[in-house]
Amino acid sequence: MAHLKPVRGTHDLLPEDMRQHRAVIDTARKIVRLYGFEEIATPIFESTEVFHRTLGDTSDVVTKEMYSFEDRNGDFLTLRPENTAGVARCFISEGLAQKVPLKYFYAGPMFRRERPQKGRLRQFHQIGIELLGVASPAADVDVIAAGHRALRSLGIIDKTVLELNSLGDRESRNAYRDALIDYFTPHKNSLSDDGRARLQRNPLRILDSKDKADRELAAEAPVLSDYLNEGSRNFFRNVQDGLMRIGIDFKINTRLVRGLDYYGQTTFEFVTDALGAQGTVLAGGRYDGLIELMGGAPTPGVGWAAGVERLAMLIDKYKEDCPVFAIIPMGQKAADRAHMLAEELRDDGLVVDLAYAGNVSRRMKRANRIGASAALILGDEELARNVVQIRDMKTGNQSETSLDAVIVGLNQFR
RNA sequence: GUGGCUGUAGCUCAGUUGGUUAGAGCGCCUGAUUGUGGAUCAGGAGGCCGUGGGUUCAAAUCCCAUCAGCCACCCCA
Repeated sequence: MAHLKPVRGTHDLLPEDMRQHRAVIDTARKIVRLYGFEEIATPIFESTEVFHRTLGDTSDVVTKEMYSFEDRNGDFLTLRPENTAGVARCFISEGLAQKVPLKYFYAGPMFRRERPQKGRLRQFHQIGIELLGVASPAADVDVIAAGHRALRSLGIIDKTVLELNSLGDRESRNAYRDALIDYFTPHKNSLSDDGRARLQRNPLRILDSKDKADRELAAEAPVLSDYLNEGSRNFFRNVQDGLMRIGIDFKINTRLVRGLDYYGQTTFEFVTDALGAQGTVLAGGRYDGLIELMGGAPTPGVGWAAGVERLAMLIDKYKEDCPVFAIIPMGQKAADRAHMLAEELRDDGLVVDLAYAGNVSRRMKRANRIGASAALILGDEELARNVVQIRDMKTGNQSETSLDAVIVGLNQFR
């Protein structure tokens, strides 16, 4: 067992990391609650087909990034690479069609077998929201607004740009797809290997290729917005108007094509340039056909997901705001009494760290290290007089307080 | 999955054309201070030099493989 290291692409979240992590999740949960979203949790693994049928057989996530395994009874299971499919499955399983519209928030680990990089892990964490059962563009606007406000509340909205696009409805998308194939096929031999493969599988993806030749060709390619039918065009117009009405800036990016097949109509991404190649921080869109595709009643949906690790790298250092108190007993009798005192203070909701061992100097050091606001020094000598020393760790001022009135004495630190 | 860069103490990093006992700063521990933290001073602990093989009298140093991290691609949160 020498050289134990975490599995490639996974990592431990120590308290310092976890504070950042939790700040992201707690803030987002609180903000989306303002929009009526409530937290749910779906299982971390699902039947493989839940993802196969929904994400698209050609998407990278399905073709090469899934952690799949065979259960002992022969079932094929997969660690979830994202959570929208799981929520959709839950919607069907639990018969929730009766209860639309539904607004859900989730937070938890996701798994993709990619080559790790900063901001790209094999086990990572996402938060996200899904709004099910509302076909109106008002839902898109509300969902985007919730994401926007969450980023604002995290203090990073200025580091991001909202990019917006419409893929149109299925009819528009198919028409555009055909137009792209017609356009690229004569130039087939000028495309990169990758571009050629995309032409077969998903021509839309050629548009955001980074290959130089592909880009040059793509620059002249038909534009998606020209192929939107009237309904799709109006829908997109309404989303844009809605965003402008509530003061949310965005940039149209006609090349914004989501990687998962279930998206249609609105797609959006909050991107940052502060994270290198992994610039997408919160992204989503509309997926009206998904639940029907999975065998449920036709149900429209919009949502987004955000990467917790990526957000955690962008936010300011989160500071714990509740004060910590250290109790420093000296002597056996005092130690016993200190334990009681600690429990009394905890009854009152205070965070109390009890020094277990070492001389006073060591215990004071520890109190200092954990960032205690005050140290309560209780030796046998104090105990005999029924008092405790309260030392303000910031100023060094120390005063004596009756053991019966400690809580009053600590009020100044709360 | 492809290409490039990098792996030396808990952390950040030195380490000469291969040469004998591998260093520094920070952190940690002990003491100055047997009941008082931060500052200062003195001392101390801590290394399979990522791992495995090879070349050599001799490898942290050169070669090969492998693993991991980072960067770019791919893709995506």
